[in-house]
Amino acid sequence: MLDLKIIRENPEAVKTRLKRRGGDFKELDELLKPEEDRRLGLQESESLKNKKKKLSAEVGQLKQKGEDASELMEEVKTINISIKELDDKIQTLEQQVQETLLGIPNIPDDAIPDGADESANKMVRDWGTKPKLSFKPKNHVEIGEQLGLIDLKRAVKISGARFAVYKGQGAGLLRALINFMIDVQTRENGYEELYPPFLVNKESMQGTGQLPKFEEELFATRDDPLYLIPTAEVPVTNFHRDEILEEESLPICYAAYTPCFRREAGSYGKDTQGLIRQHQFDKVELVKFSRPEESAKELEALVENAESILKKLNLHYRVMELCAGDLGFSAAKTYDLEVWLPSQDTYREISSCSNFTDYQARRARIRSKKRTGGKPEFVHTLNGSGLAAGRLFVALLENYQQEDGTVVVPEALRPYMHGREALTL
RNA sequence: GGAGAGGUGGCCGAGCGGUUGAAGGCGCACGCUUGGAAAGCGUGUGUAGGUUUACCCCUACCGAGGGUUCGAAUCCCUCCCUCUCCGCCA
Repeated sequence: MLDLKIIRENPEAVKTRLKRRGGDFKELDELLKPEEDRRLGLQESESLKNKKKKLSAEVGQLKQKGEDASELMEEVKTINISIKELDDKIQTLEQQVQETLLGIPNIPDDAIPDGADESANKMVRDWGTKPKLSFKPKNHVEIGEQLGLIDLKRAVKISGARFAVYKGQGAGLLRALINFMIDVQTRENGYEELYPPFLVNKESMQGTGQLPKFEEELFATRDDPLYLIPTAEVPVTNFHRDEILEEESLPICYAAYTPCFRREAGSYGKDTQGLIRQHQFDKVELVKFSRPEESAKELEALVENAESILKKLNLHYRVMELCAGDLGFSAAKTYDLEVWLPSQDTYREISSCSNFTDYQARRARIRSKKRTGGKPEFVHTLNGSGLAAGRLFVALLENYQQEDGTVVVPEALRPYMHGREALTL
């Protein structure tokens, strides 16, 4: 959520910066009039309440003295009618303003590239080299099914399209990846592990920006007001919702493994084969709460923490800085990590690391108080995948496949697989 | 799910329907005191909104939302949460 005061003071400047995302953002103009009316009404209502308070106190005094106060009581009754009317009006206006405000995305960082879509994203760096395969690479579905690591047909039977069953060594590999990632992030990169609920309430979804605008992306439960999380970002960021944090405790860094549930509405026909785009996938998420002045630096560190997994597994990847038009709703700046997939002869997103500045913090009311005093200020929130386990599984199968159909297990992972060196029949 | 108890400021804990944003204590901050520290003494210490150059001032908030009343932390209703006991269950 953007700061209403800033919009009020300079709507055109805000609009200009938002327009880099694409779109006209004329809802900013629609905001101004009701907000103005709301404030005028509020002033009137407050002065009436002040009068009412004083009169009521007088009534009390008169009654104590045993005098007649009926005239004053009548007056207050009349005032109450006006107050009620005004407050009803104010409430309607406020709802209108809030609703509009919740539908406006974050302002892109001024320094990120212009552009309408991913074609304008900028490569920041790359790491490693493409594996030299002396044979035609198979894709992860072929490899996985031949080795009996995954069963997609039976997943369709028990759940439907975009679901997978991992089995045998495949299931073991997936679990190994999750444990490996959590260990690296908690032991080497300074994150504290959190294991949160996978079902959350509406307030949490609103806090991180999934609601109200993206309800169709979420799985909801039928009999309870709960949603399945699309990412651990939701429960972990909301961990500190409605809190005032100690400034010295910042940055707070959490790593959390959770499955993620996404309806993928509107992505029909996209990545329909294999494990790339699933309704359910596993991910280790990194979340940070930072001082505003340090969030830019923290984002760089977060990206490096995510990269460290790929480096340890010796997987070739590149780091992309997203352009304004490709940015997610709540983000001000985002780096994507894209891993090399031999079968597709291309790079695929395996992590997305963003600085949300104060946008989520304002929605979720996460503040920090300076030791030196003064008003609490909104912290900056950041998060990134560290990494998506399903896509990492894909990358491993494809990059480590051998001509004989087996898959070599990278050394860093072997301790997590009882020393196994290869996935075989 | 059933029965009972309870939800007040960073924490503990008072609070006959009338000046209580809320006693008291702890904690914290600053000052005095001290060779230094502790103790002691003094002062201060919630959040949001409005207004303002600023100080001030005003409004709201005692789990949430409604209601009664001239006036509600205090009374009534609904919901949420916590605790205890019973039931059920991994």
